[in-house]
Amino acid sequence: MVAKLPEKTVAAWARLIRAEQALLDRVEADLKAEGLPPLVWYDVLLELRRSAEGRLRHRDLAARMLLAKHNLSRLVDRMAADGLLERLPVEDDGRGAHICLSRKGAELQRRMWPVYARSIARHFANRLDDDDIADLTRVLAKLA
Amino acid sequence: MVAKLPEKTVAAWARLIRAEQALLDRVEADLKAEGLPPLVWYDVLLELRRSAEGRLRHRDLAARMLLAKHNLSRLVDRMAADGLLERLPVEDDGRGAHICLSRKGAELQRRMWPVYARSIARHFANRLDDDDIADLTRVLAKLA
DNA sequence: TAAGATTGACGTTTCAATCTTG
DNA sequence: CAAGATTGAAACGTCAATCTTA
Repeated sequence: MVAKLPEKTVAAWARLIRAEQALLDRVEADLKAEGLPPLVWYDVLLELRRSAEGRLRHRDLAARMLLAKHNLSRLVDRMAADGLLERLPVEDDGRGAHICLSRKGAELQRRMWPVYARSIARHFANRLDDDDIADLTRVLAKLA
Repeated sequence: MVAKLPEKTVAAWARLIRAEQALLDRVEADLKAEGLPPLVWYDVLLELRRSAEGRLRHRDLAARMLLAKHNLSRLVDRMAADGLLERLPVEDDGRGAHICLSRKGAELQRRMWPVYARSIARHFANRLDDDDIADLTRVLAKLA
């Protein structure tokens, strides 16, 4: 059986993909223009910062990230090599690893946020009013 | 100056990114489960199929794609190696290349669509009503 | 000189295989 | 055996440099 999709639905789908790709591209470009690392690095730093003790287990970090990466180990490697993170063993689970935010990592997060926020404002928030935000939120919630 | 973004706006932004990532992941997974190539291949095949003569110049193809890739040459290489496309010189512009859909490429597009459509239905269309689609379309249009 | 496209070098992602502990 | 995480090999994407023609 071939699904019969209304033209409008397919158009909305295409628009969603295209819009989101464009948004991400613009934000990445803004970060790069300021000499900052990519968005996925911010994603890691922010989730660690938000967490109770500035650290998360590998799997928990993966679950919270906006841009879920299939293989976090490599990303963590690079960020650790830059001194932004540290890996520590988990006390009562010898398999696990805690990813810990370093002082330098926290500082980078603070430095990135204004640029990221300005970018969200310019490409997203400034183009929408409160009703738009409400509608968008409602619709996206149904897709979760 | 630090942009002051309302909490709701940031939440909507995060939701948008997360929802779209999840949607793409699910669709890719559905394609793969049927032994089909990734979505970006479909993107190429569809745009060629839609075009007047089953062919487009490199730059025109790039402009129409949903998942705009920075370097199409490599992608076209792989698809051509699979016999799905052919490259032909452009008559009156020695610089250009026409990317031409082969019979095999057209056949793959036809084979992929039902799977893709079912995937869009399952993860997107079936969860939304007409008002949702209309609202989403309206909001996304403002971001273009 | 600029536009259209390809290439080389490099970095990143992905998948499956692996290793270790529960 | 399952869960958590890392690793090797290969596929893929990216950027800058290049080549060719307008």
